[in-house]
Amino acid sequence: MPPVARNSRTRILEAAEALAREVGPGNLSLDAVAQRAGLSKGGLLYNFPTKAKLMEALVEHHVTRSRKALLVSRDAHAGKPNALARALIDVFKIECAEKGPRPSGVLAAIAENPGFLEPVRRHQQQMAAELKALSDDPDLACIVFLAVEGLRSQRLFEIDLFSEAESERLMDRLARLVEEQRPAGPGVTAP
Amino acid sequence: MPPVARNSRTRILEAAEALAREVGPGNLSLDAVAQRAGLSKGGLLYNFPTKAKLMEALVEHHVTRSRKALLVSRDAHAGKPNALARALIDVFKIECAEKGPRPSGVLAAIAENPGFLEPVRRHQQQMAAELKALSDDPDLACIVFLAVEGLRSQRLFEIDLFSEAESERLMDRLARLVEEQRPAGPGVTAP
DNA sequence: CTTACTGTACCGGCTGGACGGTATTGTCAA
DNA sequence: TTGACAATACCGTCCAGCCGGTACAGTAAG
Repeated sequence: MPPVARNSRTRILEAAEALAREVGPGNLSLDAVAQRAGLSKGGLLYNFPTKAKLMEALVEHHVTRSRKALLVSRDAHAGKPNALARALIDVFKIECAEKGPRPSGVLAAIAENPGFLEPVRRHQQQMAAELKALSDDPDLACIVFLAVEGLRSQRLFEIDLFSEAESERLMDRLARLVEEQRPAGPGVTAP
Repeated sequence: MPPVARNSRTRILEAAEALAREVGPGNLSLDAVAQRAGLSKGGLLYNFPTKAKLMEALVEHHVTRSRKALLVSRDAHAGKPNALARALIDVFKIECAEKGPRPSGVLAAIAENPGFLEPVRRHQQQMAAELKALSDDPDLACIVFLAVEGLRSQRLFEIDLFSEAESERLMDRLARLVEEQRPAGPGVTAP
């Protein structure tokens, strides 16, 4: 059997991800990726004809992954108000619990050229639009989004400001904010 | 007069910052920085004996800058509850309005080695500690912090999800959340 | 002369990527 | 069934160019 372990592309993507973490996002070299993925540089360049394409794929991979998880979770909350905001919270909780490696592949892409963030931009734009459209209190929903994004960036940069327990507590608090859903009336405090 | 425009270090830092934005955070080369800063490579390496030192300085520069602004703003809010959280909001508003360039120097440092984020880590840890200590509702304060950090990361990655007006509105909403400051009474939680 | 700094020249090493080759699998007419 | 041809997936080598860093010579001020 030739050393084809069921999908070179995936193996390459994973190797790149792991390597970016090890050598630093800006020091990712094709040689190293090829070696790590268990194929030759020629083989790598067959799958991704240029480094830019690899980076692109790295970002796209990450976006589709997290988007899929998000949509599943949203559907689980279907019917409730602010389903998407709740899903945002849930998915982050799950990601945290998984202790899955931080997506430093994305950092590698940014290092090469911040323009590679375009898919992320699009995805977030879409989410923000839905968030605003389907919420009784769009601003609050956005704040939830931003807070989750804040925690996410902490994770991305490996700044562990909050313990896992704390993060979870904060997420719960966010969830409570969303559920209470006071219709943005100023001044009135106690329900 | 030799082309010493009053402080080579600063000129170098600014040149590096600007270049990182232009060529991508991971493609910052010493030659280019030197040229841009208007001196020779030898001169550059006299001021920063190694690229790592330059990156370090880039991060430190950024941290001290934003920290200074933050402390000033906090003192302006002195006395009020949650002074720091309010300061966080204000400073971000100001940064936004300034339209100052995004700190891609920091991205360059990360590209080289995420470990360079240590000063950022320390700074944020300190802020989080104060935030928790001096607030009647620490969790809410942390959420404010995270939301601001979320917007900040949007800016860092040049993902302009929210217009300036929207950002400001969201910040105001955050400020209102802080002011209302319901003392986190868990009494009414209805599970 | 010393201090503080700038400028030039250069080197070894690594990098992206082009290229030609090869083994395996697929397709299809005879 | 077979033989001809082509597509797929991959390998190994080579190279021009760039990068960080060193070495060293210069210069202006005190």
